[in-house]
Amino acid sequence: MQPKLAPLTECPCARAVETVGEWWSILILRDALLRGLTRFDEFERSLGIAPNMLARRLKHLAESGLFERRLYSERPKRYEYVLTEKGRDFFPVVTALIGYANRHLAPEGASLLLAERGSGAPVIPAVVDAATLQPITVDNVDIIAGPRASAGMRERLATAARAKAN
Amino acid sequence: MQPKLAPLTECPCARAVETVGEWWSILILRDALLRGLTRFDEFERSLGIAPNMLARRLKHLAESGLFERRLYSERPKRYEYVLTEKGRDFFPVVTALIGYANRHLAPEGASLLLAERGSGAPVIPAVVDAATLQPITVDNVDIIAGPRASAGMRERLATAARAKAN
DNA sequence: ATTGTAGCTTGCAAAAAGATAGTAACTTCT
DNA sequence: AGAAGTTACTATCTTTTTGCAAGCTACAAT
Repeated sequence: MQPKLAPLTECPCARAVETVGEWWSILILRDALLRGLTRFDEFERSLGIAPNMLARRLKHLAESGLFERRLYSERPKRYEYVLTEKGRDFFPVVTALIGYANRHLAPEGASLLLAERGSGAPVIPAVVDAATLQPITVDNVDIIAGPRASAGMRERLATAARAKAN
Repeated sequence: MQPKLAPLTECPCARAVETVGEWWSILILRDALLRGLTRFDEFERSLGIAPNMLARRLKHLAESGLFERRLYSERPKRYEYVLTEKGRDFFPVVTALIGYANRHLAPEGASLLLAERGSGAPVIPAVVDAATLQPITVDNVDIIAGPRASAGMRERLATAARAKAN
């Protein structure tokens, strides 16, 4: 996973992929977010992941600021991994992914659903514009350069707009 | 990337990760969705990816039904990769990811934004419940077993609910 | 006839992932 | 007191995946 091209790392999508874009990271976050896991051995058992892999991923996620490595026992020294605000804010992405998978990747029916806390009413995730609450689809939304876009990025976005228009 | 544990592949999240959960797949989809790319060499140049990698990923994504490999020239035989409905529906996930990255991974400011087609009004992606249009957060949504959940899955979800409650 | 274009495939080295075993520092059970 | 966990890892080794460079096929254009 090398961010070779400069414009690649400039794209927010590529940045996200750098931080959480691998198999285990997303699955670890899923367990932390959805099941409230915090301990090394909880993740280990839940995922069936090799301990060296888990150690590496947790370290990376902690360094990226999604988990806080917190001492919960002085003697013996024991650490747990608690989601930060940045980590908890990843929840919507996970639910969007679950929504997608339930729609397209579960032909035999869903085995996991979302429900409103309290009422238990079913929740179907939808990605909308925060202002208008209109669903976001490939046909009604364009990408544009942000304030910090480089010249190269602006150039590529210009050609992108032309391509999408037809 | 092996789906070792059975309960792992039962989780929609794990399934999604199996299909699109790697570096290049998401970046390829990003370019197809956001910039409208379809040709092998367009992806190659845009991503700086090695051709064997690109061939493998495109093949996998085509087999997974996100792209259709379409002949666009008989002599010489030339193929392009066109997003299917299943592929285009991945767009919301990508925008959710972009939203997350712009919030947390771009301290110096965003270089890529979303805009409404036509009006050009800025679009901020939010993941909400399709019915109530309330934002989905880790604090107001639980996971519950779906109709097709296995016994093991139900068991794990039961302990999950308890863990999250505190 | 040579160059160029598009879409790959092959071979090989390097990097990453994964299984297994082991360690450190305790606590608890007998 | 000794043996057997528990928790959170690290170390070592094997397997798998990745990525680069090069080549290749089938054609079009010059």
